[in-house]
Amino acid sequence: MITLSEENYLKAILSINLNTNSVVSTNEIASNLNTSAASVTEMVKKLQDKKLVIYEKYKGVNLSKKGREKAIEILRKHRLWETFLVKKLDFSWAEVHDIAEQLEHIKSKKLTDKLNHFLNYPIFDPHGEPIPTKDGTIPKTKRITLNKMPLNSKGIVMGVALDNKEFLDYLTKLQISIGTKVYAIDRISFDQSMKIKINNKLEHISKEIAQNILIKIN
Amino acid sequence: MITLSEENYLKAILSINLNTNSVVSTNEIASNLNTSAASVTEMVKKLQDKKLVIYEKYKGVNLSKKGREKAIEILRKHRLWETFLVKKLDFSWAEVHDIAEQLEHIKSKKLTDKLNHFLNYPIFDPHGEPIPTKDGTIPKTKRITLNKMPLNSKGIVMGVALDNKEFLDYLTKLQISIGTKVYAIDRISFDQSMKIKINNKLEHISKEIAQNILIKIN
DNA sequence: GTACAAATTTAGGCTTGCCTAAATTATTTT
DNA sequence: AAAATAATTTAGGCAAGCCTAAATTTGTAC
Ligand SMILES: [Mn+2]
Ligand SMILES: [Mn+2]
Ligand SMILES: [Mn+2]
Ligand SMILES: [Mn+2]
Repeated sequence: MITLSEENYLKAILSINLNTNSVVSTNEIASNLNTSAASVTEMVKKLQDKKLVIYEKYKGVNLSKKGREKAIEILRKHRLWETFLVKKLDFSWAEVHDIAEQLEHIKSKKLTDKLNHFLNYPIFDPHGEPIPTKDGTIPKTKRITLNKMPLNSKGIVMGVALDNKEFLDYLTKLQISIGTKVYAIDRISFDQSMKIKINNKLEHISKEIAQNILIKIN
Repeated sequence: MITLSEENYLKAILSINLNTNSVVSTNEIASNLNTSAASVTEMVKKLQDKKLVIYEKYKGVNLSKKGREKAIEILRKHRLWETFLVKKLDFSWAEVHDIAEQLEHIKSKKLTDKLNHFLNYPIFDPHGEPIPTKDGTIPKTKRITLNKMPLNSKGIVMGVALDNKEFLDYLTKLQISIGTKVYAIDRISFDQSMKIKINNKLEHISKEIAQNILIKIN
């Protein structure tokens, strides 16, 4: 049996590992889960006993095959439920994360499969993130962050790298959503903020915002 | 904040109270939740501190107004989710209880409301049980159990009094479901078993089965 | 290579929920 | 109305997850 807490640790480790592509440190997990490093050390030892992670004292943690499978399963459920909430229940993309944080822990393989079928086998979640497939692969996407767009080039918003309500509400206010066409006009060298054109309107966005918008360039 | 465990206790107390219409004993709760009487006493004290129950030592427990509201909210979610699973995801009525036991704890008023809307404001769950309304009332139903049907009378199956997989699978095998017409042919006085006619077939069912089938008579 | 700083682990403690066994109170039986 | 039995509560303990403070290890600077 794998507890809710253990599931959250596995998910955090996966998420950090997908970003850094390297071994995961105690501190990174602690900050991701808003908990103390001491608690992480404790839990990581338990996960090791259960063969869910590979852990070397003072060196860091990696998911085992079994642990990775479990983590991806949770990520899959999270993104399927988010898709359900937006597509079927008419929630906005900014509202669904916290609810999906709860729903991702519902245990029933059959439920996950039926939900997937009901949603017509979606490939991306409402934030443009790829939904892991049943066999545990995460579809690769090649996208760049808006702050890396060449000037005077155009692109299409494919997703966001941050599932945070304030951020998403702000994008909505700017009328930025998935599929929106973007033209990169200028990058201010002082603060790396960017001037862009969206729906024929000129906007000025901070580096922090630009870093979290994922773009496909033609 | 109300914990998952507390929610399960409140739900158990409500469920017993709806059946017996009287004060609820420690032992009844313990057997309903498959836990020890000592644990129940402990928890009941905590619930009292939180003003969720009214409790008198050695006498028994009753839900407070606030506790009843909470319990009904959970029951509402349970039955809405069961309805979702059967109506939208195509689960059988025998499969949904355990999943709904998990889903009923998801915290989001908005989700409950949107689910209700998505399901088109259902009145009964897949087992024929009334779904509490948003304002916390449980629609009254007047039904008798099949074992109390007068002989040579006819009725319609409106629901079941037991949400147990084996029981429901057996009913399905007998081709008994909600809406099925039933004729009461005979009652064997020795064991109170009954001979009934369903879909033009004669069946013989035990008292225990008959007691858990809810009938509307004309 | 030693000294200092940062990261990590260990120690000791707390809360929640659970348990069994013993004590107490309530209910039946005679 | 005792005595016996049943129901309930109290006592004492345990595991899971969390915390802070102290100790240890590792990495960096000189
Ligand atoms: Mn999310
Ligand atoms: Mn998402
Ligand atoms: Mn049920
Ligand atoms: Mn039901």
